[in-house]
Amino acid sequence: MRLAELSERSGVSPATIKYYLREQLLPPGELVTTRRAEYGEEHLRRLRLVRALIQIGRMPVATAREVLVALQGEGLDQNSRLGLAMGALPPGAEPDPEPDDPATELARQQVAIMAEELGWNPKELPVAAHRTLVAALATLARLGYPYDAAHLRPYARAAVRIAESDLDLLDEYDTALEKIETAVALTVLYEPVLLSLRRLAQAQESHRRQHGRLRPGNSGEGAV
Amino acid sequence: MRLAELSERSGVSPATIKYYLREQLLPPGELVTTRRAEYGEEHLRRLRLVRALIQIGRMPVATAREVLVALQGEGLDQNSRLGLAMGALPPGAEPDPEPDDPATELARQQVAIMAEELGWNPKELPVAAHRTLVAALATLARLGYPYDAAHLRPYARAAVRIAESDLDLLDEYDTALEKIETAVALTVLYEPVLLSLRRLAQAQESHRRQHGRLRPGNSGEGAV
DNA sequence: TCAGTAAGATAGTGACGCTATCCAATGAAA
DNA sequence: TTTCATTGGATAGCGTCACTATCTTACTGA
Repeated sequence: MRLAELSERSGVSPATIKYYLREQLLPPGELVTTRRAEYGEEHLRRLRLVRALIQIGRMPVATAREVLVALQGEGLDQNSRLGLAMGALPPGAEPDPEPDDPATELARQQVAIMAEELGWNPKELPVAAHRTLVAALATLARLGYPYDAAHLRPYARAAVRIAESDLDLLDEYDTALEKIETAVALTVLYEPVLLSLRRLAQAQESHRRQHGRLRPGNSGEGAV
Repeated sequence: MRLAELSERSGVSPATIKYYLREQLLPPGELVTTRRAEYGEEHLRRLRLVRALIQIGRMPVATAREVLVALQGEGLDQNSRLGLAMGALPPGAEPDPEPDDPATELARQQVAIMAEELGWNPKELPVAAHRTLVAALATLARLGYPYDAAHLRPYARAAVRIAESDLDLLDEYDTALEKIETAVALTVLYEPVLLSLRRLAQAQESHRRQHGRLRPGNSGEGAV
């Protein structure tokens, strides 16, 4: 496959593909001659992943490169590479990292309490996500929205459900080599899905509460 | 309060505050003389909201302005304004709107099926979130990750739980006038919290499945 | 009175994702 | 064999956007 065909099949302009090649988001095509390169299906797959990371995941190009490097994983086993790649994914927006203030310290404590309650092993928690969570909670507190571990609990429970679905979903794609790419892609691609669903559900719930309607097809309040 | 004090108390640089005033993200201070303006607590609150929208929510300035305008709500009742403001919030990243292709049509159908299952009233669904959801699912399909309403179900259920928590949380802040601002702020500020929690839960669940460990305090597999 | 400071206007900066242009090598058609 | 559009690759430029630096003018307070 030539660059032009890669462009057509992916819907990405040739100029942009060249840019990605330059930025090493795509491995170079196999050079047939000095001025002719051949691209394969794996380039197409990779290109789609790159677009997902950048367009859907709003990830800076440099970060996307880190994720992709982790994906290659230089002589690591599959699980390590998966962990590495997932760890490189930036979870949501991070405000400029504040120095350790009281708000941050409090956030760390509440997260620890929550993790304890859920039986989460602190050693198995990805540091990037943990850091983001603490930062987000600290921001919350600084803006005057107090919270504690109890507030977090329902969200954490929902997150557990979601993670179970994520891994169930992943089990459907067990082509080994592609599995890690798929994990990364699905994690990123389902984010807007999740957030949209939350908005829709908020609207429904808001209507429901205003009009005192019973929730249909649901077997009770917080029987988590 | 002078601009300088507003800057100190918010941690936002005077230049940036001036920029926000120019962009009408902040209402102008009360002009004491031609060259002296006075700012109040509501400016501080508003400024913090703006920072949350822009920094945490990664919202473009223009979009933030729309949200804020909806917030003011020109002679509408509280619920209408809340709906308007929430509707103006962009839920996640939207890829450039594709023309109606098969993928989009399929997505619309599956969302309709899901909404039906959940007993959601289509008329009460915010259009922006719905559009984003459909677009995200269409992208998913285009990238080669098939899905159907059944795949969506657990995510939608989780979203319902989350929305319930959101509204419970909101009930704690019933200062009427501030309520809408709070709703907007919490919706945006909890997004990184949610996404981080998902990552943490994914890591835990992944470990759990690899090591055949039992999930603590949970009553079974995918009893969806 | 007069230095210092404040508000407002305007132009500039830096980062970033992408694009337009140029060049030399290539390879299919004539 | 000759021709010429096409390709890959290098370089420089563009457009957007959030923010910032500077300048002007008016006011304050010692």
